[in-house]
Amino acid sequence: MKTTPQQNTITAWARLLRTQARWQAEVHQALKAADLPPLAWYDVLLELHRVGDAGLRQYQIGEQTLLTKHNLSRLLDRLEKEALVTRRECPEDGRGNVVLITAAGRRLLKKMWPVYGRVIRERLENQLTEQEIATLATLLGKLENGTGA
Amino acid sequence: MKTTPQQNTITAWARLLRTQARWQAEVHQALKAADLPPLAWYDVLLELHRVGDAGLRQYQIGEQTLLTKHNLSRLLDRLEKEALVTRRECPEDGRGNVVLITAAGRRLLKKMWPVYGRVIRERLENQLTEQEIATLATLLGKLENGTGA
DNA sequence: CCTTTATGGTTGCAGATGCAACTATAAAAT
DNA sequence: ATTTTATAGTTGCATCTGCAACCATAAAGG
Repeated sequence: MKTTPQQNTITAWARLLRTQARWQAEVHQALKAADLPPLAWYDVLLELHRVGDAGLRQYQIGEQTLLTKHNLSRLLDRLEKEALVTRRECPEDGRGNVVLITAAGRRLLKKMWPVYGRVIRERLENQLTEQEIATLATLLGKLENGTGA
Repeated sequence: MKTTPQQNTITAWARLLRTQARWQAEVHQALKAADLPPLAWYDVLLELHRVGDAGLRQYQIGEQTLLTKHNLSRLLDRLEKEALVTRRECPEDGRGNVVLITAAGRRLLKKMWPVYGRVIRERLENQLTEQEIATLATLLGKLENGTGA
């Protein structure tokens, strides 16, 4: 049994990690320069925005954003303190709660998006052709799910 | 002026972030399950291993690994405490120091690699063909450098 | 030279993260 | 119905990260 990955595989892996690290740093820097909160806030708010008035259970947000539950719990504390989301008791499940985005949360999303989107365009659209981006999206799509195969 | 990225771009972006987050989590989990230190240790030790006896200045390690200097400073404290690296005074620059990997550091690298490599193979080689991996590596290569264009 | 400015690195403190333990409710088992 | 087990979420503690302030040396400017 082969025990080590091909060279090409290692290169692809390393580049993906590196690219993402750099992107993330750049987004954070851009957001901070614009006096806006970090990316994680955006991710959570965006998920909540997508589902609208239905809201989401915390564990559902966790699945989407890959945040662990304790981490998410405290992130929501901060968001709630800023009145960007509200936690409401869940009628079907006495343990849980339903999280909703507020109008202020939507306003923040709207304020963050141009800054975020600008980095995305600079990093992706300025470096690759449309065709290449499509290919990249397809390949990454194949990698996305968990155990796969 | 167009202000928002294409849909394809957003998809590619989101997938890259997501893929990387999942991979990273999986590697950490695998390492932890094998009672090994986190990925950042590997990254630093690998850079030091590559340059051999020449060693690296801290700021050079920082450039490679994208770690900030204070963060790196303390990571090296931990590595040094475990005798995986040594800091030696720099002859050319009285402020800085040169960091070298020790034999124990090399041993640790060797112990971590199978665990790490296994995840890489599972996530990449099991999901994509060789050709696809090569394409992915090429595309990511174009994205790798900073301001580019 | 002596002063100013930049750079390499460390440290204190605050905020964030991971982990394990805990509470509370729901679902399953007997 | 009562007990067991699993799930949703929170909290305390230790670790880690980011930021700003700091020290030391090097390079630049007068």
